[in-house]
Amino acid sequence: MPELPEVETTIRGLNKKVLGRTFVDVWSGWYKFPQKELKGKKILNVWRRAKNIIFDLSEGYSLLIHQKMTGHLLVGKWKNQNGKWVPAEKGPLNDPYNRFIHLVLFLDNGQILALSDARKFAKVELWKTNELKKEFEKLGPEPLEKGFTFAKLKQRLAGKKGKVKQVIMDQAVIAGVGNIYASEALWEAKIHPEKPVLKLTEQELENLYKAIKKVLELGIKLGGESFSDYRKFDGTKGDFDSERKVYRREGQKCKRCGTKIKRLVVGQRSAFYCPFCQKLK
DNA sequence: AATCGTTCCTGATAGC
DNA sequence: TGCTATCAGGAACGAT
Repeated sequence: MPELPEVETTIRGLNKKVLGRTFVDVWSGWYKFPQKELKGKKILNVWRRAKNIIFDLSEGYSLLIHQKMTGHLLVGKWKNQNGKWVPAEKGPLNDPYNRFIHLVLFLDNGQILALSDARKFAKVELWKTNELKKEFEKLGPEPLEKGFTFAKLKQRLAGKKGKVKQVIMDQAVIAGVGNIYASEALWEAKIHPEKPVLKLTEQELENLYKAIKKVLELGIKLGGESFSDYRKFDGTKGDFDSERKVYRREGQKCKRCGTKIKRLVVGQRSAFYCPFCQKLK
C-alpha cells in the first residue's frame, strides 16, 4: 500500500530513470483520461505531494497518478502477449504483483513506464500544471519538510474531535500518512489508536511528532514496504517489512515488551497496536 | 463546517 | 478438488 515513503521512493527512482524522456504512445484497457494529449510531451520533473505522483510535462501540463492501495509504477521492457503485458526479459519485473498492467506509457528510448494495479483503484489524470498546484493547497503540510514543526502539528490537530489514528491519516490534516505508518507511528509514540486527539497530553503530542517523522524517514531510507503489492520502479521489493513493529503483526510479540499485538477496526480500517505499550487510559 | 458511511475493484484466502 | 463468500482499503462523494 503506497504511502509517503513508497511514493517518495518511486519518484526518486523515476527522476533518475525517465527525466527528459518524451511520451511516444499510450495504451490502456481501463483509463479514460485524454491519452492522445500525452503524445509528444516531455517529462520535465517527477515529484510528490502527499501520496500523489506528479509528472510535470512540457506545454504546461502535469500527469497525476495516485496509486491508491495496489498500484505501482514500473519502468522496463514489456511485450504484449494476447492482450496481456508481460516482461520482455527475466528479472524482478516478473514478480506476480507486477502483472496487473492497466496503463502503458511508451517512452522515446524504447522503454515503457507502466502502472500495475490489481484492484484498479489507482487514479490517473491529466491536469494543467497551475490548476493542479491550486488543488494541492487543500492538502495538509508535508511532514518531512522544514515547515512541519511541532507547533505546526499542534496547530493542525487543534480542535479535531476524532480518534488520533483517523485524524493523522486525514490528508487535509497531514499529507502522506496512511494505514501502515499511522499504526507504526502510534506504536513508536506509545499512543492508543483510538485515543481522542483532544485528550492527547503535551508529552504525547511531542512523541507523536517525533514518531511520525521517524517512521516516515526510516520507510524512505529502506525503500518502502513490500509485504503486499508495492514494488519499486524496477520491480524489486522495498526493505521496510522487517522493521514493522505492529502493522499486520496481530498475535505476534511486541518488540518492546513481548505482549501480543492486537488488531482493531478504527473508522473501517485496521489498526494494530500493543495493548500494554499503548493504553487508552 | 465537520464528520460519518458508502462506494469503487478484484486477488487472496477461508470455508464447505 | 472446486466452488462460493468474505475481506482488504485511499479518498471521493453523499448524507447528516
